[in-house]
Amino acid sequence: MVRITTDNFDIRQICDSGQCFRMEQQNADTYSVIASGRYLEIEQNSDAVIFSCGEEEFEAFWKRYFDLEQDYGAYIENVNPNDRYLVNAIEFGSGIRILRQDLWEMIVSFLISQQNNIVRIRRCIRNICEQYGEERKNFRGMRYYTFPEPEALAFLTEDALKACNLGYRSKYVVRAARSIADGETDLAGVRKMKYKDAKAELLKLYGVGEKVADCICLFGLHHLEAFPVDTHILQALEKHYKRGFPKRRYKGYEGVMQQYVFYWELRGEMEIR
DNA sequence: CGCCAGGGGAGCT
DNA sequence: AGCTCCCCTGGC
Repeated sequence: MVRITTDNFDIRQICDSGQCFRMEQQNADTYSVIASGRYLEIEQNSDAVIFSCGEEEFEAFWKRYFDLEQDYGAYIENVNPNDRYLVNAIEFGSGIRILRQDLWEMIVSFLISQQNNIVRIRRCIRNICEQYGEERKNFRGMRYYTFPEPEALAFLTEDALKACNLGYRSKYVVRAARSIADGETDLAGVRKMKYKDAKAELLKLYGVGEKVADCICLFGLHHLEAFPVDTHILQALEKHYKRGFPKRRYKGYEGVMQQYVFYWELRGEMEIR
């Protein structure tokens, strides 16, 4: 187990911010997550966080996964104090982090996300993992499933994925898997690209549009300048930023600000009321 | 049963 | 850039 104390880290907020579909609440203060074949439990009491892994695995993987090397306080301090909306949004979601998730998993996750709600997205991903992922046992002896590689999905029919509740998005996922398995799309190459090039490459995938490409860039490539605009963000922009979001001020980490706004729009107003 | 929205996208003009 | 139509479930 690894114990740390940290600012600007709230596992509940991270879980609820809708960037990761394989994190779930176990108990009042405990969450679990599956990433890159690993299983982890996280327990948090205010600024004290306990990770179920050993020191070695924490340093080698989870520390980076949760972006703990980055000081989010620096992002927050630079917020325009006159921007009351953003100040409020950040106050509400100050423990959010942009996770460093797997590129392929993000491609599939956000292909599925279109015209879909978070509960169902989670179920779709779970179905895919249980059907086509690898079964493993966690430290409690309970089984969990890894996210299948592109090769594992490339041979599937659309109907096979429809059985996983993907609906019409099945063909997007199958085509993406084939494109990658065939070598038509080179993920290793995409990982080396700058934001704009990576986004352009992702847009070539059938079913990937502006919003989905930006989500993949933000969560799967950690391009913090990606600023995904979905219906919630669009509404917020129309309401609070009629002259456009001040991307200049937050240049290079617009995506972090986007997450604060998104989380506020998704969870904030409801919770306050 | 019908209706419609849920973190869009493709294919037009 | 803007418009229309499209895809599939789940909730009402």
